Amino acid sequence: MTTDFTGGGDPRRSIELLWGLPPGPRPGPKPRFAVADVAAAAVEIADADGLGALSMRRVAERLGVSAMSLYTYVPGKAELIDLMFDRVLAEAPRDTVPLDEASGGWRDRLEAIARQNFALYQRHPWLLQVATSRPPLGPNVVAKYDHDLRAVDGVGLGDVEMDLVVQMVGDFVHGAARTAVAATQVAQRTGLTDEEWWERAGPALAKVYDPDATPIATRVGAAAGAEYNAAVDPSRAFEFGLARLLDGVAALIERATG
Amino acid sequence: MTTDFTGGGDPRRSIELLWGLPPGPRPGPKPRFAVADVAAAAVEIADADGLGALSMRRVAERLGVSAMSLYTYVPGKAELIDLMFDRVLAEAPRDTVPLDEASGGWRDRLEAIARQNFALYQRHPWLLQVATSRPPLGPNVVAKYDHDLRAVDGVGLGDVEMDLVVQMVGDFVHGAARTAVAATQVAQRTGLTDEEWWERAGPALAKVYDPDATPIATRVGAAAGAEYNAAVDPSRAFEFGLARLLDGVAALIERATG
DNA sequence: TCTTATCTCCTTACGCCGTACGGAGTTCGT
DNA sequence: ACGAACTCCGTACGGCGTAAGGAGATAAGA
Repeated sequence: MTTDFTGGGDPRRSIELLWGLPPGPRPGPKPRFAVADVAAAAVEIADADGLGALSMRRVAERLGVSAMSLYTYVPGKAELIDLMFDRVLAEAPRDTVPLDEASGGWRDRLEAIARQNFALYQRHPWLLQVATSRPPLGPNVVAKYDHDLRAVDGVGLGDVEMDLVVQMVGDFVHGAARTAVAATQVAQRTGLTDEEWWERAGPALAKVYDPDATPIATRVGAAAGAEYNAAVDPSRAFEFGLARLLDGVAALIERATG
Repeated sequence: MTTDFTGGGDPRRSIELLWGLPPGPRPGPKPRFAVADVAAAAVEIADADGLGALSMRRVAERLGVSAMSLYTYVPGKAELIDLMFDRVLAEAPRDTVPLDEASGGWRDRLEAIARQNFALYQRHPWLLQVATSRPPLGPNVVAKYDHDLRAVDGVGLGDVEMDLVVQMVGDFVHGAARTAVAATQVAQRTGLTDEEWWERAGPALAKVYDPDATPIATRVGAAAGAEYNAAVDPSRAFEFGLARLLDGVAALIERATG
């Protein structure tokens, strides 16, 4: 699968679209929709059938217009994906709550952030496939960055360290969500359950696989498979990784606050 | 960008392809290439121009055959990507070295693993776009799993914990590499340097962005931007995250070995 | 040696995709 | 009343993965 990219065109136009200035009175017929309606339709399609099923023609069909009409709302598909991206980020809980800690300590807050993001990826798996070089600087992207940073504000970290911690959590969550979503979707995408897959692949693999060539993989793979009742247990992997990660941050904060 | 998916077809056939049984004498003309040649050509294209530029027609052209001829080597594009995936994993250093630690402690070893993987993603950025639900169980995928596990073997962790640690490192590295690769490619992909981009987007953003609405993002973003001389510093983010992560693992091992 | 099954490789074609181009009809400022 | 600016659409181009089927080569079995 090739990933879809964001933001190819004119940056100024992209920013204006993202922040959605209300259209002044202009010549020509009134537009049938708002730009947000187009983004909403696109999100629905991507949620339901994946980014691979998202096409301009399909979005247009859902809105009841022709494909080319979309180009009066959006310069192209890349910008549409920018809008989708910013749009779904609006779903995140957005406590503008006190700067000094609201509930529990930083650890609870950072953990909550990680869980929110993990859940977001599960609601919109296509987010994982969007390559956000130069993430679309829409209102919700900024708001979410602010929201995430709040978790580690005022706990003794410098501004740059705060940014790095949030990035680290984001990177890990992205990776863990990727595994989790893959595990969820694999059966429906391939039309084969894990069991059916092994039924077919197993005998062939038995012929070529030498357990003694990679003894540790053999041992650990077997132990993990038995424990998970599957090749992976994504939610356990997420919980485990998150706990380690927070321990690492704790060590940093202890060192910083002396 | 839509991601390309691996492994849609018959599992048995996939396994056989991956492990490459030598072809016995059969009726019909001798094949012009080996399956590995096809995979090699595909990897070259993806390395050079990205996964988006990888098409069956293009691979065929590079090999000097027609597009449809490829289908005598490979059932489809998904399986070809499986082969590419397994192929590039062969590049990883593969010390079958002693099970008891070779160089330094587990921390040095695990750090080395992370760096190797980070570098691998940089050599083959398209790996980041391959959605590996049910990773292709080729010889090199297995060997790499074994290799990674060696870093944390015999340090007091249980088998399942070893698997989880390796998964966690993999998830984080994937995420960090994604950011790093995006930052590297963004200029050439969009045709705009960061500076040019800000020149165009900046004025528009200034009109809509309210610094006081998201004060922490404003403050931290400014501090980070000044420190990095850019929006992100991917290699610093990698180093920082990795250090925290290893601290977290250290805490786990201390607890385990009491 | 001849037949036949099976292989490689090819041409053609189908239904998708993003979107360039240009035309028709509508609505505003003047 | 005019003309500019707009929305919407039909058509078309060059790409994609790959289904279908044909031509020629090569092996095993008779």
